[in-house]
Amino acid sequence: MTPNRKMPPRRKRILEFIQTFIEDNGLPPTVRDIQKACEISSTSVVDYNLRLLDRDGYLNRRPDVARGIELLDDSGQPLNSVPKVQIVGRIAAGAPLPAFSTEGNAASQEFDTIEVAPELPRKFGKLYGLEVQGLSMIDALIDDGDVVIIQPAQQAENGEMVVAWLKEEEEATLKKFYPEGSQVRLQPANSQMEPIYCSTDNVEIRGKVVSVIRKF
Amino acid sequence: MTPNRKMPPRRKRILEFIQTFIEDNGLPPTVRDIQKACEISSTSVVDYNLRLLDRDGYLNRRPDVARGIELLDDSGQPLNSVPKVQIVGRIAAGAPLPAFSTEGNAASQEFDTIEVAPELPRKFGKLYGLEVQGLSMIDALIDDGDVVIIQPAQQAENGEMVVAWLKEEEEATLKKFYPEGSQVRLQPANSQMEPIYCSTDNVEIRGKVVSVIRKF
DNA sequence: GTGTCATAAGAACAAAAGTTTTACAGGTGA
DNA sequence: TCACCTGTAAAACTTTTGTTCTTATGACAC
Repeated sequence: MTPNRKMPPRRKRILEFIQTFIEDNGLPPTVRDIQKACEISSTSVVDYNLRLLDRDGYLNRRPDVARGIELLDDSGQPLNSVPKVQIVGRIAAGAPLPAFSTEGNAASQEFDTIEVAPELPRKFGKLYGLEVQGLSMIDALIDDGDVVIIQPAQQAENGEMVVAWLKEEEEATLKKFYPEGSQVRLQPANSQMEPIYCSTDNVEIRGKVVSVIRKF
Repeated sequence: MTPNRKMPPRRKRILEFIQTFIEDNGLPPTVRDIQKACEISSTSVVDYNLRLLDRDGYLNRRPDVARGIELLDDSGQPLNSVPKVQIVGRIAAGAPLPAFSTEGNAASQEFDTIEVAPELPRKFGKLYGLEVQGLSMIDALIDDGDVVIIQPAQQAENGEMVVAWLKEEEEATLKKFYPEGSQVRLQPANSQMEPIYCSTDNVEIRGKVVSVIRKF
């Protein structure tokens, strides 16, 4: 979705209009809606630009379907359908992390899903969810049953909340990540709790936490 | 959205199909899509039923617009646009609750908004958000900056998480609500913390918490 | 200059999709 | 029985909307 370097201004404007239109109206615009909004003299010009945006992977056009434009995210996934994130497993201190790779193929495996704000897949691309089991994450202010939304990652910036795997302890945990030389400080979200220090070698980042959702 | 008692089965089927179609395809169906899916012999019958559903407040039809069906929730609000919830203010222990009523009219007041899962407005209707300020809610496992999504309510069931206003203390708090005779027990979400007991007279329920969202 | 390519324009065409018109069957109450 | 209402039906009509055809312009290479 993020417009490439040097996308022609007209095409950029079209793309932005489509997104705004969908948000405002709950359905995609017609070619003529775009024509008027972007001050284009002919529908054929809109069609031409849409075809290029389609070719370059910014959107999908269903042929012969009125308002058949579908915006795609960075990884080519549809964007305007209801955003559901797969809950690929549970996380608990001491428990092994569920396999993120698709070892059993998706067809054979039934996943629970959770609906998230459309904003999240739009901003972060492909995501997955983990249900927190027990009170093992309570120092990160995360309760039993909360779902953490994770963006897969192998590295993290200073201060980001990450899914960290402690190799020696064989323990998964959610903490804020602070590299400090050859050591890593893992800081709970709860300021009343003490941080964990361990060697860089012993920590593996599995993903970044982009949101925590608690339902009642 | 919840179909009334005694909604004709055909109309119920149409309504359910529209919702499924939007979720699956990201845009509303045409009259003929509905016709085929619900095995109706004529488009005019679909049109007839859609007009009744419109009249009864289940949906909105934009005249002369292809796929111009818009589903409405229980309170008559649009449902298929990106669900944004207004953050009407901040909540902190000891601070007065923001005015929920529209005293200053909406036009004059700029609200922040937060995107939520489409599921929430669908299930709970009109919602608002409160941003938690400071660590006053930490015993409910809620951090500074978290947003709680609230369904307005004056009463609550046993065990529900509520926004409670303690009159004497002039204090707002998020707790689980347990009426116990003439007393009320307000239990933090964090099992390591102690509950608060106070008299029924001193507690005012302002709303129920339906979700907590934490972003990074 | 000449050819090519990306972009834009105007007009017309064809398919999709909303709307209307007329008709009919079953039930209800005067 | 008759008017009346709800629900269904078939076909035709009109508007909306996707698509195509032809032409034009400026940039660039040869």
